[in-house]
Amino acid sequence: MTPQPPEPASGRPAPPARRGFPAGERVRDAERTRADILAVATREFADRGYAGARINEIAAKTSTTKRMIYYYFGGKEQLYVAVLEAAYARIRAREQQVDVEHLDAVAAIRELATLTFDHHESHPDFIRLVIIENIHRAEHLTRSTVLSGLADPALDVLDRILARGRAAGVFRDGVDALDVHQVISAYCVFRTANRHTFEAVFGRDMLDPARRRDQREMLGDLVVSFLSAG
Amino acid sequence: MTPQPPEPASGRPAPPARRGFPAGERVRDAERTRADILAVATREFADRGYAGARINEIAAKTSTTKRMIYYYFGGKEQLYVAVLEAAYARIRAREQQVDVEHLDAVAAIRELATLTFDHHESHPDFIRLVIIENIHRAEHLTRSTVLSGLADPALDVLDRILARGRAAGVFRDGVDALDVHQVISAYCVFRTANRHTFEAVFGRDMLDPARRRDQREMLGDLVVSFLSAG
DNA sequence: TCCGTTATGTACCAGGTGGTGAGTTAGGTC
DNA sequence: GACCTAACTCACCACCTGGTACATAACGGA
Repeated sequence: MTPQPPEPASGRPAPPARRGFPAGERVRDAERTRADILAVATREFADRGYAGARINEIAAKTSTTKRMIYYYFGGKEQLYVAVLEAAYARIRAREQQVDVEHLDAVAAIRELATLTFDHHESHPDFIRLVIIENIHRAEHLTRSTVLSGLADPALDVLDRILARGRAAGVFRDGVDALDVHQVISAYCVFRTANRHTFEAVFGRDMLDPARRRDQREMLGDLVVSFLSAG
Repeated sequence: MTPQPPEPASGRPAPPARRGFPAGERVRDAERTRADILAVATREFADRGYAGARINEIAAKTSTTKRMIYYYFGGKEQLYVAVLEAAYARIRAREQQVDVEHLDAVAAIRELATLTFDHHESHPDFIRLVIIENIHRAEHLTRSTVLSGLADPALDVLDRILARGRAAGVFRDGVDALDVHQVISAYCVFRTANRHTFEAVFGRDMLDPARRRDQREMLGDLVVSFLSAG
C-alpha cells in the first residue's frame, strides 16, 4: 500500500489528520482539543496581554477552530480566566515539593530563596500573566476560585524557618513570613518583569546567564543579612 | 439680562467655551490642546495598557476631537511613545533634585532608599506605564530618543555614596551601584506593580497607609544590612 | 445497523477600531 | 479689510473583532 496517497480516488476525500496531529489517531478527542486551546491561549495571553491577544489568532495557532474555543470555554474572558487558573494551579503544585526542614534556619532560608529564584526564572510566562492580571487590578483572579489555599503552603514553610531562626537567636524579631516572602518575590519578579526597560535604561540584562550565579547569591545575601539579628 | 439664554436669538449661536475650559480665553491654543491630549492619553494608557486603550475613548475624554490626535501625534503608537517619553522626562527631572551628599554613607543610602520609596508611591501611573512597556518588551522605549542620560544621574549619586561607605569601612565590597539600584527598584516597583494579585493571594495590601511606615523602614533595613560589611 | 449525543467545521455578522478626506474658522499680518 | 495659515470640525471608511447559526461527522450504546 502506497503511503499517504494525495487524493484517494473515490469515496470520502480525506477524513483524517487534523493540522499538527499525526494521522491515524482519534480525530475526536475532547481532552486534547481543550488542552491544545489552553496551551496556545496561555502563550498568546502571556505574550500580548488580555486586550492584545486575539481569539482569531489563538484559534489559528490551534489544531482546531475558533468555534471550539467558544464550545469549550464560552468566550474570551472565560478562556483567559481558565488560563490564569491553570497557570496558578501548576505553580502551586510545584511549590509544595519544597523540603528545607532538615536544614538549619540560615541555610534553609537561603535554600528557599534560591528555589524561588530558580522557579521564577524558569516560568517567565507565569510572571507575565501575573503582571498582566495586575494591570487589570486582579479582577479576574479575585472572582476566581483557585485562590483558596494558594497562600498557605509557601508561607507555612517560611513561618517555621523563621521561628527556628528566632529560637536559635540568629534571626531578629519584627519580621514576619509575609514580609520575607514579599522581599524575595519582589527581587525575583522584578528581574523578569522589568527586564526590558531595565536593560534599555541601564544597559544590563538582569537575566544574562553570565550573571545568573551572582544574582542568585545576591538574593541569598540580601535575605540572610536582612534577617540576621543586629 | 438673563444669564445664559439657551438660544441667542440672532447671529452666530455660541462661539466660545470648549468643553472643560472657561469661556473668554483663547479658543484656539495648540499648546493646550496637545497637552490636554497627552494628559488624557497618559491616564488611559496607564489604566488599560496599549492594546486596551481606545483612541475613540481618549478623544472623548479630551476637550477636542479624535482628528486632533492624528493632527498632533500621527497615530496611536506615536501617541503612546509620546506619553512614555513625557513620563520618563518628568521622572528624570524630579530625580535630579536629590541631595544626600552631606550625609554619612549609611544615612545617605537610607535617605536615597526612602526618597525612591516615596517617589514610586506617588507615581503609580508611571510604574504602570513601565510595566506595560515591559509587556511589550520595551520595543517603543528602545526606539525612542529619551533614553540618553536617563540612567546617569541616579547612579552617580549611588556610586559616590558606595565609595564613601567602602572608604569608611562600613560597606562591603562586591556590590556595585546598579546592584543596589536593582534591589531598591525591585522592592518599590513590586509594591505597586503586584499590589493586586499579592492582596488577592495573601490578603495583605502592600500599599495600605497603615503599613506605610513599616514598609519604608523595612526597605531601609534591607539595603543597609545588605551593604554593611560582615 | 440505527440513533442520539458529543464534537467539529463553515460561513457569516453586527459593532467597534484605527484612520482619513475635505472642508471651515480663528487669529495674526500687512 | 484682505488674505494666509495653523488649528479645528464633521462625516465617513475599510477592516478587524468577538461572537454565533447551522450543518455535519464521529463515536458509543442498543
